[in-house]
Amino acid sequence: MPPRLSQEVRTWLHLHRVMAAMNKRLTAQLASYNLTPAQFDVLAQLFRTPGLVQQALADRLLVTKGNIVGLLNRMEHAGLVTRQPHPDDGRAHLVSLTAHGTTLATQVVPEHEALIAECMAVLSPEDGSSLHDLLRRFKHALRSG
Amino acid sequence: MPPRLSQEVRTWLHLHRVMAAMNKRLTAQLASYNLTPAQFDVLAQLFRTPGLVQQALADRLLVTKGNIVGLLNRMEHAGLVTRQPHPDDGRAHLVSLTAHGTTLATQVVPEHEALIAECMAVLSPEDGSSLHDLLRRFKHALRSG
DNA sequence: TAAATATAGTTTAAGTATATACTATTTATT
DNA sequence: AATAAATAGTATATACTTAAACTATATTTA
Repeated sequence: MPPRLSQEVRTWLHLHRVMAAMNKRLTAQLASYNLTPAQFDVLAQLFRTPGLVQQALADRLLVTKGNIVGLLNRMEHAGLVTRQPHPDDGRAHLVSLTAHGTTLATQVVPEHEALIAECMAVLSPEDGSSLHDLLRRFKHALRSG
Repeated sequence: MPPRLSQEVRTWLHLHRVMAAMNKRLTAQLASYNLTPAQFDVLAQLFRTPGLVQQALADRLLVTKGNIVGLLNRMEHAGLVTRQPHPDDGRAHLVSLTAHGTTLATQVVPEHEALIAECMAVLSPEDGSSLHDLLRRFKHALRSG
């Protein structure tokens, strides 16, 4: 008989299950636009903060710059983004959405956010606020500790 | 100027950051045992519930059976698990930990759980309990809705 | 029983992700 | 200014992950 898991481990497992359940729905929604979750993240980030360099994009998405390379190659090939030489730094490339990428983002970003809100709405407004505050404090505490 | 993100989206982003921060620490700990997070999940699952068939392993870890194949190939090669023919079902394989796998699990599973508890301890006990309950209810509600 | 259906495991193709080493350029030191 | 150190992007090797098609075995059903 395996011993009962601690509350901490069960919290960690709940976190995984919640993420998995939401990611499943969000991924299905994005697939109808031929977007993967990783590509959506790039699209949404460039939509909110245009004109980023690849390293800045990597930092904001919590991935490595090497990861960004392949992602942008595929998105460039799909006509969603372009790379332009940085005017002041010969090493860097400015990444921008194409017209097609912007049009797509205008449609898919709000739908994505709406689906997130719909998932969160299974909790009462009070529980939703409590969860938000707890996770925000948790995140900050992890960053310090 | 991008509009301020909704509370729901910010909650979702907090969830990602918390997972990322914890996964970073947990991954580093596992790396000192030459284990990837995915391989640890298999190891811990077989440690807690021995004698699973590959599909059952996939179900419990929320991954596809195809994923399990390559994972077990690598872990078999590393001497951590073995596959035996199922006595009653000619299609299936029972997966078991080797002696080496069991020894490793005995050491690494408690350390892993301790690190999870240590991360959670940045929250007060009351906040930890609140988070546990909220996530548990969230998980159940997502499953129904 | 024979045929249809379902299931367990494998393979393949595509995408995601990291660490590491490498090139080119920029910034800091001396 | 010349050198050293740091940084941006790329390439490579390895691993993880899925969806889909496939093989072999079990189960259902007609």
